Amino acid sequence: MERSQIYRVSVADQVAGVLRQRVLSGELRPGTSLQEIPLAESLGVSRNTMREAMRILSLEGLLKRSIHRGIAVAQLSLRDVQEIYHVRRVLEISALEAAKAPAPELLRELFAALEQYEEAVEVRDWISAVNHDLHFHSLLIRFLGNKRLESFYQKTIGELRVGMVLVDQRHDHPGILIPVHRKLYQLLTAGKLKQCAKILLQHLDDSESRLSKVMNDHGATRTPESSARSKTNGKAAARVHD
Amino acid sequence: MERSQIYRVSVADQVAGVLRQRVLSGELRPGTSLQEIPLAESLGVSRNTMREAMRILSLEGLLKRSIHRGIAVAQLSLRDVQEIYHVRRVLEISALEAAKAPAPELLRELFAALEQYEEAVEVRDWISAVNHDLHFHSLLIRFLGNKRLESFYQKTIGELRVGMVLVDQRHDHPGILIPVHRKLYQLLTAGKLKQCAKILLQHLDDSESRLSKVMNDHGATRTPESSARSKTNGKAAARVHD
DNA sequence: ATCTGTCAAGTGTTGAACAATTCAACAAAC
DNA sequence: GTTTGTTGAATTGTTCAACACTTGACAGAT
Repeated sequence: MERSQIYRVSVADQVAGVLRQRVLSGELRPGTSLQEIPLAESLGVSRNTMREAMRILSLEGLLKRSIHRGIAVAQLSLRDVQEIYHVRRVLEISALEAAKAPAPELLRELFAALEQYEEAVEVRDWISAVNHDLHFHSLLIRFLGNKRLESFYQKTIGELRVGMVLVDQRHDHPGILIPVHRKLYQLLTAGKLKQCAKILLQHLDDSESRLSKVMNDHGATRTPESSARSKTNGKAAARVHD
Repeated sequence: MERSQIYRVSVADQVAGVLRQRVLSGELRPGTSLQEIPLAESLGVSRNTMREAMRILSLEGLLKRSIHRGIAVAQLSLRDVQEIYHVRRVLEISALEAAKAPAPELLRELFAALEQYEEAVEVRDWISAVNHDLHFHSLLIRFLGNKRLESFYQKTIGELRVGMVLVDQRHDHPGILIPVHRKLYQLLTAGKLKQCAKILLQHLDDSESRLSKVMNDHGATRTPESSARSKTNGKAAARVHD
């Protein structure tokens, strides 16, 4: 019998999925505060279910909850960006080291991602371009063959994506990153892992400083804490759990 | 000015903390199924709050939820152990590479952990010994100075600890690992990172194969999936309950 | 024995309530 | 005018009770 693909997901999980998509797509921008009752009603679920969904996303790092003050879409600080790129360096380089005997299937997927990336840039669909860019890197991680590392990487990339919706088309030009990825793919298939790692590190450093720069220009006046204001000191107000 | 941090944690978080402790301490053994209503009543909270707590722990990987079938304490498969030690290798080695200029404060803590480890072994308090052992390794991770990597490491170690409650005092002898850790500390303070990394890798491989061996002897046939399957396995699951 | 329908138990979800906390606006005091 | 209570609406945290839906086990029929 075909018992393969019967997915029974709870409503809470589905709601979490919807919200996750909205956050990652930029429909819900960082700092946006989400109220339980209106959101629950708009999706036709009960408040408890919505709370479960929000709990999921806050544990994923996409939402930040501060007690009795509400839930908001996470905002990245420069320190967060540093950390996330640190994570990327550690994991992606480790992945390259595990790619001595790359699975041909994975290489094909990498190539496909590369092509879709280029196509998206050509059509100037930059949201899609960024997606395929990140997908390319996610595929690298698969060389590790480790579910835990993969899902941690995905979660981290998710946080990064939230921050990147601020960058969007006006400030950045994803097209210029095409040659780098092509080179990475080429070196990878040629087995020149050492050199590949070098290029990859450069690429990551480049991306990080680019994003940091944009964030500095863009959000100069608004600190991550600004949404929850307290008259005496805005800093201590950042008491956050989850 | 110096106010001690005011901790405002939700009840759900506290309940999650209690359950986490029970799981990590081995009071709740892997495979034990947890029922919402009795547990909620025993802790004096509502069912919804208990569900939130369980959601937290299942996202942490300590509990495993299968829809409409209940929640049980996670069980590690051999594959899980492989993955977890893979994670440890990647992170701990990366941490060592970041320890070129080790913070003296961290070195002191490492030394303290080492001492407490030895004391615990001397008193034959092996649960405490394992804790200090793992704490020693957690301190290594702090060299990375990366909150995300640290919490991911902690989460992973947590899963491992759940599996280790099966090993416990009868099958293993933590004492013999003291010299390795002392050597690690010594090489680290001497700045011989290359050699330190080598020893660390050996140590991790050793621990992994030791745990795998014990799991093979101990739990022979059980895979994590099997508990939710058919009648025959249902018996095996029941055996774990007592 | 195998199969099938029934049934109790447990989880998933809902809706409504109440308690606790925050925040802003306003009043009172210096 | 600034600071310091005080009030009150709004929102979140938590509880409670109900119902729908699955599941696993059991009893009776084949």
